[in-house]
Amino acid sequence: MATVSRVVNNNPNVKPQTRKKVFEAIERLGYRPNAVARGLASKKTTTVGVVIPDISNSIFAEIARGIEDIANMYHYNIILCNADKRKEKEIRVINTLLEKQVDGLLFMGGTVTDEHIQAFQTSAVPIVLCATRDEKGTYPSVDIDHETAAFDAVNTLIRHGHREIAMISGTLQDPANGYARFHGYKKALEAAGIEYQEDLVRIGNYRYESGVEAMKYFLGLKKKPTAVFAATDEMAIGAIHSIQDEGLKVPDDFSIISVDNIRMASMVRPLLTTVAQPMYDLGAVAMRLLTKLMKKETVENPRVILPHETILRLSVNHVNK
Amino acid sequence: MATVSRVVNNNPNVKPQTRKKVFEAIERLGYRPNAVARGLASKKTTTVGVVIPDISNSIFAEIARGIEDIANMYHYNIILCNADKRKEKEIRVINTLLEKQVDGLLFMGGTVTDEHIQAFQTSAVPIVLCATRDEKGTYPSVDIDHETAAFDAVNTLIRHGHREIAMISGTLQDPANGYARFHGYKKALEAAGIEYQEDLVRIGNYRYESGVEAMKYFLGLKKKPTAVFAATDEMAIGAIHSIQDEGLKVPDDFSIISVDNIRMASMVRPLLTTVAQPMYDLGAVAMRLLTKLMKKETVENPRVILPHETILRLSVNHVNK
DNA sequence: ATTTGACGGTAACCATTTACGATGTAGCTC
DNA sequence: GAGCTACATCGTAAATGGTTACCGTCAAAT
Repeated sequence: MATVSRVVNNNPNVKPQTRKKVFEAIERLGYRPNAVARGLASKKTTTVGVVIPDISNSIFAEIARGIEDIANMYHYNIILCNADKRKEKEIRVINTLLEKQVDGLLFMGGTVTDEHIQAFQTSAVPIVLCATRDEKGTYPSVDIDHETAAFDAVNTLIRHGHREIAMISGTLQDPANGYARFHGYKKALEAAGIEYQEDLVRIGNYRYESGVEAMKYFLGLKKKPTAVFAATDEMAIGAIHSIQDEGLKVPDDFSIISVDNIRMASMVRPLLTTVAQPMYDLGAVAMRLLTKLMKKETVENPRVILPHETILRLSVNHVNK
Repeated sequence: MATVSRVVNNNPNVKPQTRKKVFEAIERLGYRPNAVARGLASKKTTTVGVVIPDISNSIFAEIARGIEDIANMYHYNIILCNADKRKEKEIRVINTLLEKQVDGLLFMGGTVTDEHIQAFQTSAVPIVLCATRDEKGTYPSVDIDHETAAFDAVNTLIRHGHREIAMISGTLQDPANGYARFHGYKKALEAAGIEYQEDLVRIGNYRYESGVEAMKYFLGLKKKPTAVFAATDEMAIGAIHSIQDEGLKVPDDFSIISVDNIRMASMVRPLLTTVAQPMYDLGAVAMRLLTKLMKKETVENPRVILPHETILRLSVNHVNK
């Protein structure tokens, strides 16, 4: 038994000849090692749990792909759980993942509340936050600087001469895509000495339709904006179509910019100018960080902020005088 | 020990009073059941393996969501493995999934070769094919009828008076999205007495860019088609933009139709007419089928074909005389 | 002859489930 | 009321399929 275990696990203390014999027996008997038994004995499962808001959302799907690729590279498997940003469901899946003795946990998406922290604290294995972070900064995380990303987006509008800049925001309860991006918008206005106007901000739900709706509202204003900043690409694309459906043009009549750079941003007309967040890398770096933690390697900086980059395409123009 | 096991597993043979005492002890000690040990003893892991071509592809992401929802409903977890339609990688992950003692296996995407069958045959647990099937029809599967879907698509073009119909196909090596859809195209032409012309067919790779390229080719033809059928929505959208970039219009100058109905199909201008495949349902039904198989319930029809539906939107028009 | 290191076997251990048996209690019969 | 049966409850121990610490054996080197 022990010898078989050794050859299966590539332990060097086996004579090549007996190793060969074992392999032959394995072949002959169709033996397949039982990873569950192995997990029980070795206290390692080579699987990590990932809780994701919604795999059918292309942003998270892209992040997940990054996670999976790196996990694969280090011979880990992934248990994937959708939690829809519902706190109670998130806590539940964290617990079942921990019951399953995952070697590590990747938590993506939603707000990290005290209840989350409590659940995390019961964990004997490392946890990293991906595309989110906890307020206190006690847990390792990989994210972008949403506020600065939004700031940069609005700022490129300003540099193109715009001063009447509307925003299609997410809900302000959401710390990352919502609050932080909205705050970046305000800061950019402030830095340029532009007064903040409440009726130039609409709250959407990140989806296309809400972008369409918000833009309709702006089009109905007496004092229309000349540019709009959307918190997500999807809402930006909705806004573009809203404008086009009225017979107006982007960027001639309105400039549009947003944050994300989903694949679709380069599959619309005009090509969408946007601040790219490195989605694949968010996942990949988070997973890489987790592998280090699982191997108990010391990591220099456990709270990484990945750089964003504004991609100038065709939906932003200099303002018409 | 046995009593604890009984209360944890909701076995009725425990006095309510001792049950309560056990719960108190669990609470006090912060006990968390170990699913790995449970899996070893019970020979059940309540997890199913799913091998997927690419989770960052929106079609598969949507299917995966259906799978996960139903799995969740039946208290299964999902181990997700990307395999990129690479045979060798698919075989590998099938084996590691089986080593992990999954209770069932969901195989999506790529072609099912003899080697796949061989790997499947070593499995002691049920396997269902999702969005693909094996030639011999020996394994349970859930899919749509790609050929008829394509036939219907081309036929609505024909019913709108088109007779010069081009196709942007996938590779003919791919049995479902490639060969079957191409064959549906040919059949529809044949049924309408339209001669098949080789230079009206281009092979793409399912992606946007290849749709753009293929359409450029058609636009360069002396005898241009009046309509084009794309094997996937993404290529269709590429074609639309290719047309619009030349200053021409859809559907005035060209009608466009395709198969899939991804979310993006209703996020372009003009709204894309397409034959919808029920992606979420493909996953959900496949997973439901798998749960039945895992519970050893008898299932009436283990090879299900889900209906498709052509969604008339704005990219198809009657041909200009 | 002794030491050393490579090799391989023994058995404890991992945290559960489950078959089986022990115990106790209630109800019934006589 | 004794004795018996039946059942509910709970504990014991085997089983699950590996890993690994530890020890013994053997051949080669000293």
